[in-house]
Amino acid sequence: MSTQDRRIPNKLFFKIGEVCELTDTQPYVLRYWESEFPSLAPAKNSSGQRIYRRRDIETVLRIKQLLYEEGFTIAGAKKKLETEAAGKGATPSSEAALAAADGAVADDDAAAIAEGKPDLTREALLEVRAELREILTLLDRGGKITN
Amino acid sequence: MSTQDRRIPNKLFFKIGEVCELTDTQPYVLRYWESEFPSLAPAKNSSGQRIYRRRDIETVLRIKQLLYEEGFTIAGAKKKLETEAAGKGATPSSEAALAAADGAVADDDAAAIAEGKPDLTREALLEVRAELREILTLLDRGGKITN
DNA sequence: CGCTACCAGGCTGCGCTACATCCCGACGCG
DNA sequence: CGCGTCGGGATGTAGCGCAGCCTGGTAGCG
Repeated sequence: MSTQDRRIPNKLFFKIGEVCELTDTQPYVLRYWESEFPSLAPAKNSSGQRIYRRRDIETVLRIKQLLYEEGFTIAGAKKKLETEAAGKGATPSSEAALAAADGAVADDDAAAIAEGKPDLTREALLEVRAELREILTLLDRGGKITN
Repeated sequence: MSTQDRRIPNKLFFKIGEVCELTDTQPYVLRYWESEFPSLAPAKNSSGQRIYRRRDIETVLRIKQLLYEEGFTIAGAKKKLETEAAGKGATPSSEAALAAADGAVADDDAAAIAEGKPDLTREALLEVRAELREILTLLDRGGKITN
């Protein structure tokens, strides 16, 4: 368990181009999916640029899997995503995913704090800190989000 | 359990028109699906007419569910059907279906034999008998299949 | 200067749907 | 028993509508 590190860099925010590289998609596809999947809703900064977080990237990967590997239509994938999100705790052995809560280690100084044996409590703290930072940055519309 | 009686009459063979009424589909759709799904392969009698059996109707219903309710593409539904058929015994709690073996009570004299408490052994025997009859009829190309 | 946003339109293939044509089996009739 | 008729089925080809992606144009931002 611990951090899901499927080649997703240790950053908190991603621009659309980065997400495209990570997920091997095209920007217009991501924008199209965003218009079709309510659960894919990246935040936007003051200038309107999309700000993807890790869970958005997970969502993109899941959508891609549903569409291209499992062979769902957009409508079917949307429904499936919804029921998956709804039945979190119900249907104990649903499909595969919904693995666990995601731990998100932040950046450099976070790693500095996190020296020593990997402790679950410490990881949780780091994650909370990262989430707070996210919220801060989102609130601070004047502040630059340059990763 | 016992016989799955989802409004499927107690017959062994069905013509395409009957299947269409039972499953609320169109003949050309059934023929099209047949060209796309290897697992939907009804036998044909001497004059080339399709002879659907109960399991074919089950397959039709499953395909319909996958396409129209769950939102799969044809390719996705095909893949799903294959993995479902393959993993019969693996993946203990897969989706819903693959309920059990289907008991197939045949026709009048069969019902006459099957008097008394519903016995699994008797049901199995009846099914075997029905299957044998099926094979006989398919082999006997001269004999009419008039249901 | 590159990356991004947004909009409008175009394009391709999936999944039917609609003919056209032929064949077969069931039924009544003499 | 053969015969005509008639409805259902088989096959093939062609067309249609839309989901889902792709392109181009214009503009803003860093």
